[in-house]
Amino acid sequence: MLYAEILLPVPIAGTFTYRVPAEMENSLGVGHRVIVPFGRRKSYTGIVSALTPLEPIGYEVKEIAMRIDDRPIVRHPQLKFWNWVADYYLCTPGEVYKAAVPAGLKIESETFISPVPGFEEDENYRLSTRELALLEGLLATGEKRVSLDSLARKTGITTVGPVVNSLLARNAVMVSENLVERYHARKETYVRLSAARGDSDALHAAFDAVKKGSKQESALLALIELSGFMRQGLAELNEVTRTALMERSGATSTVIAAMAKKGIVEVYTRKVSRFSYFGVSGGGLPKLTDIQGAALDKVHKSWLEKDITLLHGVTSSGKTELYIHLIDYVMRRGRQALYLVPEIALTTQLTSRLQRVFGDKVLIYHSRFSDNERVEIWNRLLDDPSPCVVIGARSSVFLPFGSLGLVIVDEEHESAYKQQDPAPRYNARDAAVVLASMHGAKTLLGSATPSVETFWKAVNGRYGLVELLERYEGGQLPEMRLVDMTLARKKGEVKGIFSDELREDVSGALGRGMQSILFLNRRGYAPVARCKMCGFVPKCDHCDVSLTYHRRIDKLLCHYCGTPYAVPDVCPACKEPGIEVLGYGTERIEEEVDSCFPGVAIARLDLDTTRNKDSYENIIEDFSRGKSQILVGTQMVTKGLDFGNVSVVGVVNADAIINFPDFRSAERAFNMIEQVAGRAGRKNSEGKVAIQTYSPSHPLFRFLLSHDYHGFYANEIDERRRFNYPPFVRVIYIYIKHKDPVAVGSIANDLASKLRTLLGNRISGPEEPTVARVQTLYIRRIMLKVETNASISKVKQLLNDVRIEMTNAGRLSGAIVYYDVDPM
DNA sequence: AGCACGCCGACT
DNA sequence: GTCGGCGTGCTC
Repeated sequence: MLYAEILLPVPIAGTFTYRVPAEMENSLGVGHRVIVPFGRRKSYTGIVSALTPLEPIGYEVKEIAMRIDDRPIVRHPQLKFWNWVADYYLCTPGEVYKAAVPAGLKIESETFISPVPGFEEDENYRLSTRELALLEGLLATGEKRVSLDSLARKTGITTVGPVVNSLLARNAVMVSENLVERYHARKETYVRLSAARGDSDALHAAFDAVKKGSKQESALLALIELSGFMRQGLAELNEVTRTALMERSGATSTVIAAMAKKGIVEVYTRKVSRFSYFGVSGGGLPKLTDIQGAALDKVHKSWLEKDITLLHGVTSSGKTELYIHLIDYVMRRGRQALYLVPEIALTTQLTSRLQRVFGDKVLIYHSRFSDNERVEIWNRLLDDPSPCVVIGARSSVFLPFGSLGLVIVDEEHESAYKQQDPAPRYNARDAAVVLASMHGAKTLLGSATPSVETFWKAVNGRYGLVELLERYEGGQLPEMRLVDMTLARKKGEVKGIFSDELREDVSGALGRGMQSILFLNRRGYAPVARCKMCGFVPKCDHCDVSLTYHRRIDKLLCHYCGTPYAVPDVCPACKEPGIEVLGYGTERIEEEVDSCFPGVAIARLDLDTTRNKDSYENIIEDFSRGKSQILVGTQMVTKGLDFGNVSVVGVVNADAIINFPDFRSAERAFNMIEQVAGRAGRKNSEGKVAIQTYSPSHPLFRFLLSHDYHGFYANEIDERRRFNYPPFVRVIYIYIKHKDPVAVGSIANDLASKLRTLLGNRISGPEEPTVARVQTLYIRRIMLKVETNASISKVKQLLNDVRIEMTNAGRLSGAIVYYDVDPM
């Protein structure tokens, strides 16, 4: 007898053991997808993680229901990699599996319910109201079978389970489990002539069958033309899509269907790939400048000694060209490359650059892609071992690479690499380094503002270091200027949120036909509403935050849970009509810029303007083509975008970036301001950056004004050492959430003191996070600092033990506890 | 994560 | 007395 350990997409530690049916014994292997029954009625897609002849004891073993494909969908080091992620980030392998594999590959069962025909109520045994309601709801649909979910929604009965069970017992309904395949290949409809080529009789017959001057006739003519039916020397007919035929001939699909009915044409469908760039051929490599060439050599040299190298290159130093050369290098050696970018947004500009060189060997993988598209990338990597380069957001570290030769992590300092919620809360940059080592691949981390952790490792010889500190073709770094807002205000040189200085910069740029970027890391119109009579501030019902006013929809929005609220006419507290809005968000900046510079085209780039699939691309495209002159935006505008014509960058409110209460705030502020500044004066023109602040003496500005990354780093690493923060320790946050504000405190205190007895002063807190309640749950946070060389498995063991001890004592009742390793 | 069970307050 | 809330425990 053979048994299989099956990994399931559920947050339960460990795997589940199933019996392998005899007929599967020889064909089932590690990495195969299987369908297994789980729980009373569900079925899940699991992954075989091991095979064993040992019969498990203590429970009844279920059998694998089916094997889905005849080859594994998970390749060799992948399961090992998943386990590493689960171990390091303190979550279950099931959670990693869930995040790693596109939903289209995880078939789940759905429960369907159907009425038993001819069922009649027993005289002596009436159905309850709920049973009747459910049965009537079911019959009312008129469907043969209805999914349990949709029935629950229709009838408004929340807990359908027991009702269904009692109806089942009365033989009033039947239930069935159906596997729902979510992946659908794209199908294209084609049309071809029924007549064989050269069969002129058949062709004449076809023309006889259509009326002169009819739509059918023009469709026939168009089909002959498009397919190349009469063309000499064409080995095979062109395939003609129905869409193309309809466009060319003006015929509708009904016309074509009628022709098919007459037997003139045949309509057929075929699965087609979703890769829109299929068949694009590659071009030559970009030319490198001497400086870039030298840096490329240094990277290769560095890799002789260290598998991981940091490329510290200032903004606009031409890192991308270097990356392209390195990708070419590994692909020529028959291996694959992974090019990680922090934001899907960045892929647009990058994709076309890479496609010009690598053609259809460029694959893109990120969350804006439909699940179907992601399944196709996954399958392509499984079935086609030829070299390729994947450009992707963080989840692409989970793709089934066969032979990875190179991982590039661009903008490695970006916090977008860290997944916040749900688990696995992994950092794709660090995971990628591990993945690369499992493949024996090289890693290149690139940034203009490397994270303190990474730079420290480079300085200490753990990573190689290559620096590219000059801009491409002798471009100058932009001139940075502080605008002292306190002073400016005193002199009456501030209107609204803009100092005269910044406004003059922008208007100067407009005069020279140049563009400007204004950066503010707050979306919406105004971040606070308040009653001017009594000072009341409307807050979210579910979260501990003030509401942001959004003018376009004229609503107050909670930025934590998304709940919209109407703007109250009168203050809910004092009943006076005194509600006003305070502060500035991007929406308001846009409005203010508009009134300062009437007639100038302004674009806004933030979460609210980029909801739709292509809106991001459109805004960027318009701005880079000069259709808009001023770009207002949040963080989104800071990220590695390449514009040639921007001469002014305004940091509207630097204080909001600097005053952030955690150990990374200085680093975050330096990176953000330096990155957005880097958008100015790219090609040959010099750029100007104006930073508006009320605290111009803040030490950070000293480094920013001179673009002094090394100075900033030296200062910051001292602070980190002094206060015992990363990279000198590893930080793990322990979160406790509870709907009761009192219970959350006492549970967190209990947990912290238990941990303190075991870990001593490595534990601090619990503390209330800045936003202490989100989505009706109160939050506490305990900080654990462990030595960087400590074994994560020991820490894990310890945390688990304490958790089990507290659970058993009933002390964690109603609480949600989770961990965040290496928080950002 | 689902799902069922079992215990409580709020209505017919 | 039933209905529906949610806390608790289990899933190979």
